[in-house]
Amino acid sequence: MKEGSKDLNLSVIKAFKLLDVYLTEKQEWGVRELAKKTGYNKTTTYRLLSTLESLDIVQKNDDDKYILGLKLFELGNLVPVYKSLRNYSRTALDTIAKEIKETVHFGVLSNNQVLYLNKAESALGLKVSTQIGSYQHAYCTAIGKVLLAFSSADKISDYLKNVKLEAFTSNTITNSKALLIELEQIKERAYALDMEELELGLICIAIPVFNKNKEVIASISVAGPSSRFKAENVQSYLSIIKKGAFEIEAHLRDYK
Amino acid sequence: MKEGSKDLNLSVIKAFKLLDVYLTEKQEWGVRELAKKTGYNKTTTYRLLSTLESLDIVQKNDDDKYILGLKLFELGNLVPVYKSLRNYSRTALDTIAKEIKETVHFGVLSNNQVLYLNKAESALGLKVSTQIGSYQHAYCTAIGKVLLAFSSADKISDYLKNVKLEAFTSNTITNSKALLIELEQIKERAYALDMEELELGLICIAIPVFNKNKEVIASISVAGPSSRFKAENVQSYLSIIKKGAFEIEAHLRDYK
DNA sequence: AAACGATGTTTCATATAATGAAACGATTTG
DNA sequence: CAAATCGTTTCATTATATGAAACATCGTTT
Repeated sequence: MKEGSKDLNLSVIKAFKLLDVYLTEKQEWGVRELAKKTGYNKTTTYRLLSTLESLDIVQKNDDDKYILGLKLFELGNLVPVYKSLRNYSRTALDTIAKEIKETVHFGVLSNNQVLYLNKAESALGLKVSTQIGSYQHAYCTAIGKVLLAFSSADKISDYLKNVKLEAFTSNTITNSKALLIELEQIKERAYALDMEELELGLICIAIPVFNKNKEVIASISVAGPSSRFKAENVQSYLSIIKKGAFEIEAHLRDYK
Repeated sequence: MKEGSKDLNLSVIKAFKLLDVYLTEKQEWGVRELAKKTGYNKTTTYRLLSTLESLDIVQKNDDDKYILGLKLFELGNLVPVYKSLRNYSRTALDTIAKEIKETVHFGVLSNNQVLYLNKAESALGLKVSTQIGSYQHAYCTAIGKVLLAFSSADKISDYLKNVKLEAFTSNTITNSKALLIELEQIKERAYALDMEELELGLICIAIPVFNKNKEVIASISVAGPSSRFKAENVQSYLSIIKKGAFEIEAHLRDYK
């Protein structure tokens, strides 16, 4: 198969398309389920799964379902991209989560989306829970709005050109001009709120993390249910989150 | 290619063998370097890398070297194996690392080796640093000796049958009988020490983590340079590590 | 400045491996 | 108990993967 002028390897593409199915919420898949989901022949699917199993990329459990295997865990941990951001954010996120008692996320803008690099979950049963390594919309999350607000004008206009502002709730900002105004305000006060823009009942507050050149390298957010949120807590939350951000910044002054 | 009675997909195997090269310490590889390392033709290697790049499995940096890419980070974070062990160990490891000021590891026995599931590194410059997702010998590390000590007799004898006890330092236990005696002692006192068995200058202390059926599900270890180690600190270290272990056990009572 | 060595990349003929329909056995469902 | 669904195997056919040769680029050496 050709991409641009390049021939690519179709079998390898098929194997990874099988793995892509695991990006959905379902963790275990049978042979024919995967074949149906991907449109591949069940014999081809079976053979690819056997190959991936022999490589520890997937493993088969007791009822003949395949799950992602330990070799991916090993390779996933070796990915150097954003590694120092992930490593140096860990302790600060835990501290923030413990003090505020809500889930804390740490993320960057990647491919016009928020990429979650790290998190510390709330110890409470009812909490926001996301998947590290996964992507989320930027325009309707506090973490994403912070990352956009501190982006260059070029970057923002590229974003608006390429991303459709769909509504998720009646609070979602879907008008470009309104979003630009919102981003200017966020830049000015140096924090963002998501008051049920992505999901009803979900509140989020986020601030930027800078390197020594005052460039935003990531964002920290705290997210929880609206039932636990009180407007008068915003200032004290900001104070706690900022402490965490300073701690991360201390390690990442030279981060580009 | 046949394995047992199964035909496997050679192209997919080649693609993953390329990725296996990244398990070494070198993080970025050129086309011909990888071809040489794997023994594959440089054209084949080039084509496989292009395919992997199109899938975000690898990415090319500015000087035409390939590094592991974000899709592996995403897939790696979705691996369900040992996920609750990884999630629930995080805070406790950070606390132990902060109090003892040395690197803390959390691991299990997998394929007759220690698999590092989590870690919290010492804040000091001179520290033990390992790679999460990587494997280490069990017979000459504290974490591994704990995991072996609390394994069944069958498991231990299978281990000794299949693993060659090579010496890494003059302190490495290479005699099966001596190792068995050592494991009995570890089981009795419920902790292990590695006094420069794996590497000169490296000291390690580890304890087991149990589920509610008193089965060992993981081990926690603290590792540091011998220059910072004092025998009189063992008891206070154990006390701190045990607190962390109890915290983890509280979440994992039902872990099988 | 030219030659050399090393790199990544492209082309195209050939051989190999990937593919998938048909069939099978086992298990689950109605 | 029959039907439906699953994972798995076989083997003929076809499509794709392969790799040698060649090219362009860049850095190094003379």
